[in-house]
Amino acid sequence: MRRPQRDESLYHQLADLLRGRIQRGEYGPGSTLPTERELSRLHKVSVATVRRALAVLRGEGLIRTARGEPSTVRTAPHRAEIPAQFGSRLISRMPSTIERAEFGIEVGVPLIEIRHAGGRVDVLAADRVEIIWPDPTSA
Amino acid sequence: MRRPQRDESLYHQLADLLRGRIQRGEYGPGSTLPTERELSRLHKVSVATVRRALAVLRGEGLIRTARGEPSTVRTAPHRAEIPAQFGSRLISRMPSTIERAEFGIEVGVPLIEIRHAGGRVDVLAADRVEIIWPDPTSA
DNA sequence: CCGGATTTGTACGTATGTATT
DNA sequence: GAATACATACGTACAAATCCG
Repeated sequence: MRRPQRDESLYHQLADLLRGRIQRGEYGPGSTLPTERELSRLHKVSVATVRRALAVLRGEGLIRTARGEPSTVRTAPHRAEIPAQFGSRLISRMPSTIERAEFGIEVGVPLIEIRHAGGRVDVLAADRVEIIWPDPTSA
Repeated sequence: MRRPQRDESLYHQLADLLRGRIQRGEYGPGSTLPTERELSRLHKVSVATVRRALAVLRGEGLIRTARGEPSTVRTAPHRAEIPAQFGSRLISRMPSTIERAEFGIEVGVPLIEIRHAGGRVDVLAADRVEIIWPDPTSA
């Protein structure tokens, strides 16, 4: 990697580099990244710096890391098309650790809250849905 | 803090504790948290562990941290009510570091992409908007 | 306005734990 | 069981931004 300061931080530089490779498909969906030790050796930064870079990508929902297994590029799950209903309101925010466990949301994935007119609230993992608004005149 | 292992990790325990205090209003919106050194001393964990706990809360959009200033509880910004339009599609995901800079999105805040029927794409910071579907029958 | 003190950010290292292969 | 790989936890040193007298 490059210089210690005055530029961007090392871990951001490394995160940018890896993000680019993922987005260009050089690390395709489902494929494994080099191990932390290998990335450390390849880019001449400490393992701690590699981990910070990976944490950035994990927070962006781009990779998945787990104990004992190499980090992998996340495959975009199929998005269910959810038709919105009249009178409903939608907000999106990051879930807490507890909400992630409760609703089965992965790291780096936002939460979508839909408050319906009747008072019911739907909570959805944002990476599994696409909210659509069908045009009634086309029916 | 409690035990080193076999329970939840120290930094998660500390994050849970601080999140509770924020949600109960003991640390109100805009107020400053104790410094990292203070939290370290108070909870008998290393500063590194405190920093990991704060990183969790930052990722959830609950606090804001910056060099030279104490960490603060984020105040929920006003949400503009955005009326949805027929034929549009909405997804939410985490922005990359680059997108955060480009669209002025803070850390821990998702991005909302609205693809309109005409082809135009709106990109919004999720913490500033609420998407509404007005009931046409009520007009 | 200056300079020191304070506070968070970056970078590295070491040791150990735990899950997977 | 052994080897591999990521996770946790502690520590050190220095940089950079802010705060305050």
